[in-house]
Amino acid sequence: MDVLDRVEARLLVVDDEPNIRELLSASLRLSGFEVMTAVDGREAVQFAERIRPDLVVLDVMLPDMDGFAVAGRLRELGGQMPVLFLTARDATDDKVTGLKVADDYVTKPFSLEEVLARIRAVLRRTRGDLDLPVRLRVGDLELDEEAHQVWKAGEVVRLSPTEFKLLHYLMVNTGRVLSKAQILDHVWNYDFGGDAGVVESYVSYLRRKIDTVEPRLIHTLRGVGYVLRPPQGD
Amino acid sequence: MDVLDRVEARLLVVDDEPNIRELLSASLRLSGFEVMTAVDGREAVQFAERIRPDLVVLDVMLPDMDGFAVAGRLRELGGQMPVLFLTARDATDDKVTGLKVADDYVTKPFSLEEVLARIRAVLRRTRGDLDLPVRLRVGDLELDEEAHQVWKAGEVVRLSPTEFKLLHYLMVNTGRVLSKAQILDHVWNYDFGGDAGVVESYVSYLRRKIDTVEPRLIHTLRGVGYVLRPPQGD
DNA sequence: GCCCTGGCTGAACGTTTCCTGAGAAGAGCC
DNA sequence: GGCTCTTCTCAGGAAACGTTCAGCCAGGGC
Repeated sequence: MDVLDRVEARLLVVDDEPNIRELLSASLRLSGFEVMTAVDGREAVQFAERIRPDLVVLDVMLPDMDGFAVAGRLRELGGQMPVLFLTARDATDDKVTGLKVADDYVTKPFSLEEVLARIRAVLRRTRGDLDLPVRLRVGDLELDEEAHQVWKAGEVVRLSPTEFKLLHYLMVNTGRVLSKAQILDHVWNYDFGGDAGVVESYVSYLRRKIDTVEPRLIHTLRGVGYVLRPPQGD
Repeated sequence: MDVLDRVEARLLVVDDEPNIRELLSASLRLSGFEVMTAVDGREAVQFAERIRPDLVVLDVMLPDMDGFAVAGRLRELGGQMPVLFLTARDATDDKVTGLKVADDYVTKPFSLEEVLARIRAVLRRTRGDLDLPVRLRVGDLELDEEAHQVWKAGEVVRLSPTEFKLLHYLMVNTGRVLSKAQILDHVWNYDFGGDAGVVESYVSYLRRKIDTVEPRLIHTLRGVGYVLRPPQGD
């Protein structure tokens, strides 16, 4: 509910691949956004004109027109309508390089955590609450998104990228049980084929680094999943 | 956040190439500016009259009229409205002399760092806050933008142009992780086709020149990017 | 108490990522 | 035109990282 009432915003997701489109719209909806989808540039511009989304998630490679063109059209509609681009990781097209400079882009295959973080960042920026540093706190645990840094009881803790993403996901969902499948879906890239065993490994790594003393923050719910719980709430 | 709240200003970007227009407007917006765009001289003058931007970024080669004509018209509108010209690197001499009318100019292909630095400089000048020297400081590291000079522990350090731009970008974003892609996109020209390996090389050069002793300022976050962090923050 | 299932963790592996030195190509300067 | 400085590429080696797996442990049902 933390997330749910914080971000009420209308999004437009544009991608011609049905898988990605559904994956994104479903999980964005779950995160509390109002989501519409479009399959190509023409439709995107049409919908955008009608529904005036707060942000557009836009695949760079569309069947009818490229991301640049769509972004340009959207801009012509007036009203700030920021764009978050989706692009292939190894894109070398100069068209794409141009887009990438916009900074708000995510490369495929992405993890949902990445996309969500970006969307929130862009919305935060356009809404003007610029300066609040994005610092999550649970008990004596602190996480700074921009600095990509974590403190436990005031001490800096070094985390690998995956450890960091996992902890971030847990912290954003403090007090909510997350199944291993959910964690896998959010923290790992959507094309990850492996099994949920990795999650166990990474929870183990995390505990070793940030949860060695009482009161424990990361709790296992047998057969259900994991929760991060603030101290006294136990 | 440093940059973001320092420069709130309204810009008008005029270029007929959609790529450049989008590239510029997107990244200027990300840097905290309010941006409008125009595709030719006529539109530029129209918009400028209406919205009264604080600065106009103006391509010299426009389909309908040349940049200087546009600049003249803008001047006629009255009210100081400085112009930053964009011009091809191999512009002939008479054109370059023409640029003297301009408040400043940047040659294509540019890097975003260049454009941003110029815009800030021009705005600073026209606003009259001349005396604040633009000096960035992180630990015992100092960088003077105008003098284009760097000191480490009080000693002047000689940096190549690219090294300087890289360090500048890192310092402006102190405490924020920057991915290699981001660095590439900001410090290198937008048409640079090479890979992110250069960034590694230049970080290596920089470290050798300004970061050989503890406490280190430039940190590698494996799989994420680089950060410049002030000493005690570790 | 015993068994079964699910979870924990250490070890091992292959892979990725990064750092650095060396060198070729180019730009700018006398 | 030759010199230096700069930029970029490449490749080797080292370290960190992600993933899998197997053995062990703990909880819960019977």
